[in-house]
This record gives sequence, C-alpha cells and structure tokens, in this order.
Amino acid sequence: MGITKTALFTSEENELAIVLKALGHPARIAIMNYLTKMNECICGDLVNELPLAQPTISQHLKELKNAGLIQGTIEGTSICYCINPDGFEKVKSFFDVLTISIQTKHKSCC
Amino acid sequence: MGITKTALFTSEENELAIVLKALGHPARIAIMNYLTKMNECICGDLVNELPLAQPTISQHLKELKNAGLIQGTIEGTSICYCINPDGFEKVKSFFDVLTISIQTKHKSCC
DNA sequence: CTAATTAATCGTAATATTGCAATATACAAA
DNA sequence: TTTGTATATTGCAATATTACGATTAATTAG
Repeated sequence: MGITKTALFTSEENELAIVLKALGHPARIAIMNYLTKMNECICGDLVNELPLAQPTISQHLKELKNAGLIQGTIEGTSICYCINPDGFEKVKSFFDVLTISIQTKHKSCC
Repeated sequence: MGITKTALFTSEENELAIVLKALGHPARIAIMNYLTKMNECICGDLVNELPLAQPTISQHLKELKNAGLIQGTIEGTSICYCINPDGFEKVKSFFDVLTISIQTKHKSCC
C-alpha cells in the first residue's frame, strides 16, 4: 500500500486493524474456515486443500500467526496449526459495541 | 498488492474478505468508531477528527461504502454518512461459527 | 450570476501485498 | 551419513494500497 500512518491512530485502532487486515484475504478466510471445521491441521493439508503453492500458504499462515489468530506447535517433522482464541478478543468486543449501537441508536438516520 | 487470485476461492470467502479488508485499516476503524459514537456524520467532521487530508478521508469513506459497511445520503451541500447494518451480516455469522467452534472443539489441540 | 462550501475525482509518488520458483532448514528414517 | 519429508525463507515480478495536491462537481447563499 502506501504510507500507512499508524503513528497517527490509537494503538487500539492499529491493533484491531492488524487483525482484521489479516482476515481480509480469501485464502486466509479459507484457512480459518478449514481450521474451524477440522480443529487443527498442518501446512501440507492446506496445500492439498487450497489452489496455492506451498510457499504462499506458508506466508499466509505466518501472517495469521503474527496477527495472533492461529498458533503452531512443532510436532515431529510437521507443524500443527490451530485457532488461537486470544486473537479474537479485540475483534469480538469491536463488533459487540457496534452491534449494540446498531440495535439501539440506528432507528432512522440518513 | 499482487495478483490476488479471487477466482480460486468461493464467493463467500471473497465477499467476506472484502468486508474484513475494508475494516483492516486504522483510519477506517476510526471512522467506524466515530460513527458508532455519533450515529452519523459528514466528511468534514472526520477531516476535523482524523489526522488525514480530505481526499484521503473521502477515499476511505468510498471503500467502506463499497464494502457495504456504511451508507451516505445527500443532505444539501454535504453528505450524511451512517453505518449500514447489512454489511455486518456476513461478518457476524463468520465470527459466530468461529466462536462456537472455539468454545466446543477447542479443548486441547496443538 | 458570483462566491462560498462541501465532497468527489484525477494524477502520481511512495510503499505494501501477493504469489511463486528456487533454496534453505529441520527433523526422521534407513 | 544419506535420503526423504515438511515447512520456512529469499528474491523478485506483478499489482494493489495509501496519501495528498490540484482540480472538478454540486449545491447553497448573497
């Protein structure tokens, strides 16, 4: 992108944006959906499941991990990935506040 | 970015990614938070509130509108923006399914 | 009509993202 | 040690995003 001025926003806004940005890609949504369905998986499972090359999947996994949305544990030769519940705390409260606002205040605006 | 292969994913994955990507920027989170607090606003309000130039804010508003997250109505010389509840349907169900999965299945994985 | 106000659009520079081939790393088995 | 398996990293081309100055468009006030 361009010069994203993270310094000009609150850390809450920045942190939330990082998590939502990590989810803002179809491949990463697909990974999260797969993890939701299967509970856990290794990189190779996703390579078989998704129409992307192994390095690309690995990169997407890294971004999801950096955002705190998944966690990986070494298990012999492979790495077992699963959802990290902590990553969704911020997102959950953001949408909770939003939902309440919509339900109460959003009677008839523009 | 690069060559985002939207054609290779389901339309659900793509649509959800569009909405979450739109929310994946601190300025747009700030706009949503401001709208949550104030219920409605015009572009000029945000220009005063956020440390960004008017064309930049206008651009962010356009993206939020394209993603179906806000709506704008012409009101004289200005345009009144407010949250569009419809935009959150997909996101809500995505997180609902995820939350249930975390609560039930995520007992002890990797 | 003219000036003022508000917001969108255009053009463009700076930077970030995506995807993959090639390669590297790490570990287990033979 | 060598081989095979699983995943991460590097490097790079193609493309997308962000930000803003300058301009335009649309509406209202005088």
